Amino acid sequence: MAVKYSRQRQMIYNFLMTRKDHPTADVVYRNVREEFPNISLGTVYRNLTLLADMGEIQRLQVGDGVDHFDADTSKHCHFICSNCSAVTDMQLDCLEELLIKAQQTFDGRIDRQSTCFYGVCGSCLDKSAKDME
Amino acid sequence: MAVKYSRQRQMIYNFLMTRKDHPTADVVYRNVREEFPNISLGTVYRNLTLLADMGEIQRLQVGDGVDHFDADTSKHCHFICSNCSAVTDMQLDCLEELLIKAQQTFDGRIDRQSTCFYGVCGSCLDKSAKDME
DNA sequence: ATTAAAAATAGTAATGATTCCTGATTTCTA
DNA sequence: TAGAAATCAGGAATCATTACTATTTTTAAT
Repeated sequence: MAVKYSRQRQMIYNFLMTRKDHPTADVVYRNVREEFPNISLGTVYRNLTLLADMGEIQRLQVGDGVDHFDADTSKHCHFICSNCSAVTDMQLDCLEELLIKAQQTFDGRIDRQSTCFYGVCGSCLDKSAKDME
Repeated sequence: MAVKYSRQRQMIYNFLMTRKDHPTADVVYRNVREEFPNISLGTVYRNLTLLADMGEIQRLQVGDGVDHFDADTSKHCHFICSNCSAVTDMQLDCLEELLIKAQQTFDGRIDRQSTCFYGVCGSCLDKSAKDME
């Protein structure tokens, strides 16, 4: 089961590289379909899964019941706005430290870590402040 | 829409209190049904959601596509074994600190935080070591 | 205790994200 | 350039969860 090139996969990956908003499979599908009108949703799912397994992209499960995908594979965490549902990146320099601390008091092997923050994002706070006026 | 007592909800909550393994709705259903043979799965879901909304229990989304439920509502994080899928508690004293650090460089309001560690748990490591012999 | 409105239930249908299946097409090695 | 292997499109199937509805429970006021 060697991986062969496919135009569809290339397109999916290219699209994901242009986005910083962690789109879902369905969003990828709808966008890629504009240039590739008869790509199927199954193909999008299969390739996103394949790319994630190869470590080319990251699959995010932020707790909204839908998978999100991220071309940025570096270690970082995410913020999910309870109001607008946007998923944004958060850089925290102490993630590595957290992993080390966790490993110290745990007798299994820790491979990776995932942290999400939940709340209301800046722009939603601004909007609701404006509505108050 | 005042909340009224129900035997079913009481049972679901009681069951959840006896467990530390973060069962799914289906596991709750199968267990509660032993004493309450014709409770319906919908009732289990509705009450788990209600209890979570009231803050009596915690709903966990650890990234396996299924919701888990926890009667322990204190701030703690979780470890998910990639081998046996068990979800276990992890106590980390620096979670509060992490939240404060995150808030410092973020312009929205952070309400809560969720951290999961992934890897192979102690007992699965032991088992695979034994299989090697 | 009785009653009646409000809430909850059981059972089932519907939804929505994701995976699986199949025959046709594409990729790539020899 | 041929043929094996991988991938595809399209659609069906799956699985967790939610929605719907007629019936039963709860509870507060009589």
